[in-house]
Amino acid sequence: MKGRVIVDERKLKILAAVVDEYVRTGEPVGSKAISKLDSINVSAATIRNDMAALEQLGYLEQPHTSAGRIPTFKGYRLYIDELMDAPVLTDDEKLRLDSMLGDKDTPEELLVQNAAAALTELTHCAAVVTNSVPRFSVISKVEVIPTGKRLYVILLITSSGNIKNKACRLEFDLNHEQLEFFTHYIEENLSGVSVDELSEEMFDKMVAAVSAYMVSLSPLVKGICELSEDLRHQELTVSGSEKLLSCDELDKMEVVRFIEHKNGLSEMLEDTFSGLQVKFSSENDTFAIGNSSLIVSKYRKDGKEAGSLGVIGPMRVDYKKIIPYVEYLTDKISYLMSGGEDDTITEVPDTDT
Amino acid sequence: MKGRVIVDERKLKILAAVVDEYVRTGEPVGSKAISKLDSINVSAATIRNDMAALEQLGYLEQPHTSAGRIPTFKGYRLYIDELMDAPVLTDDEKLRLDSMLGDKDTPEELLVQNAAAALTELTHCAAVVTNSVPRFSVISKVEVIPTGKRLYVILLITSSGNIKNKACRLEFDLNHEQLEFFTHYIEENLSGVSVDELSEEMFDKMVAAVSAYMVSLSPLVKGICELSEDLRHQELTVSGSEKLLSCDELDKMEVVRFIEHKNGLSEMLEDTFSGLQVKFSSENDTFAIGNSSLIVSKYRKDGKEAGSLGVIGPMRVDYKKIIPYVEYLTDKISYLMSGGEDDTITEVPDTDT
DNA sequence: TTTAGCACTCTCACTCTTTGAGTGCTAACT
DNA sequence: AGTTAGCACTCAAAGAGTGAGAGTGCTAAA
Repeated sequence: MKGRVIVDERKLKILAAVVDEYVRTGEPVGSKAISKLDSINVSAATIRNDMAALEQLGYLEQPHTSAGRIPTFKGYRLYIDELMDAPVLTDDEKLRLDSMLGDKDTPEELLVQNAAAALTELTHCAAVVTNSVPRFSVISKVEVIPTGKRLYVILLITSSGNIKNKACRLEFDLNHEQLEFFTHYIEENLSGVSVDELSEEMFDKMVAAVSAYMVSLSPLVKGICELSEDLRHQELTVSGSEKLLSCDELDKMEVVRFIEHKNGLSEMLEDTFSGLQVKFSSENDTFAIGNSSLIVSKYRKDGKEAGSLGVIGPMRVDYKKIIPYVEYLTDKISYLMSGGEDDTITEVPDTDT
Repeated sequence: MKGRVIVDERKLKILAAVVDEYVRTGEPVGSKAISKLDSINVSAATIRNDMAALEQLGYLEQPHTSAGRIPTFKGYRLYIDELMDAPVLTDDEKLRLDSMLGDKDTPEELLVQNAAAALTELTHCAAVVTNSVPRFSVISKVEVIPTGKRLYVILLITSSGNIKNKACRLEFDLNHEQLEFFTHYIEENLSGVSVDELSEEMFDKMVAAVSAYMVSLSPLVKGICELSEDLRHQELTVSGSEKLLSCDELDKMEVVRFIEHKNGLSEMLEDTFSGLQVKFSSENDTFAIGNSSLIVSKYRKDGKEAGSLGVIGPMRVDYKKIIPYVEYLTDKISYLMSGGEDDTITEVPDTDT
């Protein structure tokens, strides 16, 4: 306790240097290595003192006494939020990403798939994509189509273009009038309702109302209810998860469990606000893989959130490289999905120079 | 080269014993272990000689000189095809499987799901199920539903209950008459056509015919074409694939890649004839996981092939146990799906004693 | 043809040692 | 005060040596 530990300018510089070095080499970094860097010109001994202070503050840790230091998640957090110099993609890189992504004519689904593939290739990490049904999309059409004796297909379509179907068997056949009544009733009650508003209780009420007219209609309502649940459930795809197995800083068993169940991922993605975010498993105990980080951003369609795109990797990952990638890709996807009119980025399309 | 190597009765017995022991213990098995078995009563030295011969013939191999022998895939092949004594399920086992499977009232889809779940649980391997669209199923309905300006949803339904949909954007809106014409034309040309008969050329012709009436209809035909391709593509579900990750004889990377892409599986399943089959990845280089084996059989509905059910595991797997399971389950599924009238098994349903 | 015996091989687990990187502390220096 | 050089210390990783154990191939006898 000799003198309070202060995070002066130099200590921060050293922290940043440690993170950079550790990310680069993967080895714990010692005072000597730091002292050799151009950006720092104090002796190793001084750095040792500062590093000890940074360790006491919880930004660094030692795997064992005679090893160098590695950043803690707290250290990474500070680095990412404050210390890291904002990097800019070169035009070459942008062109490369553009070519991997596709253009205006690429179907939206393929667009995000391509983005995920690009990310796994460029970062050697797993990519995660959610194709979330926008909260604001509404039911635009419900159809019930007879397809056989007592067999019906329910079709549910949203304003954002999602289509779900489901076969449904009834106890009796419906005559034209009954079918008419039902579809009319459903259209009246559901069309224009936002996906977010759909709830169990709502369907319970509808079952009651419909049953009053004809009991055997209730399976249809239940079918629609199930479809709407499907709809609310955001689709989540992880690609390139095999990359995680070759990261030795991740626990293989945990990775395996994650690949199986995607534990905690959707939770982690859910409470994401619109900008780019970096989250560490250590800060969020629902996520299954220890020592991992998630770099994620949302893409928009016509200005509204339409899904997320991100990278899952070990905490030791090249943030300087990955963050611009994710940012650029989500911006570009937003741009392409909106037919080239996303307000947040106006300068992206021109890749002259 | 002193004397030709002959596969006499005893050598086969020894091979079988080696396989059994290896499957049981997972360790390379030596001459001494074999000589101790009741079924074999010659000395270890004799067994050593025979094992050397079996190795020369390619049925066994040594991980290293001072270790015991393990079967090669050729050894397993011989074992499974010729040596293994046909085991019979006990009534207890049958009852257990029956209870896991379901009964006549269980929906078909659930039936195969249950079977897969039962297999993963009992064998600790992954289970694979194909819910193949039966070759003989026919298009029962095609609908085109307008859902927005220039936006249509195509719905394709088969006699076996498969439903596919797809959104389709046209250059112009269709009026009632045009839509009528189109659906009528399609229904006329497709309904009743078996899934197997659908072909590119057929759709090419239809595009031509439809275009003569109205050029901008062709995207719809193309959409239907794509849907029908989807349809022909058998649905393939692998469940319990996480089990494969805990098999240390399998390469984790290969397993993960397989889980993501199911490489080579459908090819491997496709050239399957009706009885139970065991295939090794070593005999089929399209399949992604080395040292694995696939034990698969087809189930039938009303006497016609309706899908496959099987187990994917390491080559070292308890064939004596798994084969009867798969056989019993496929037979039982066939029986249940056919309403208790599949000719190939008449005695299954009675589980008295 | 089978068996017993024996020398040989090779892996695995264990221990001991060395090496080298990196530290913390102290004392001198600015 | 803060910074630096020097030094003793710690610890993991890598290598070398050892002994046990399992299993083999070969030879010679039954």
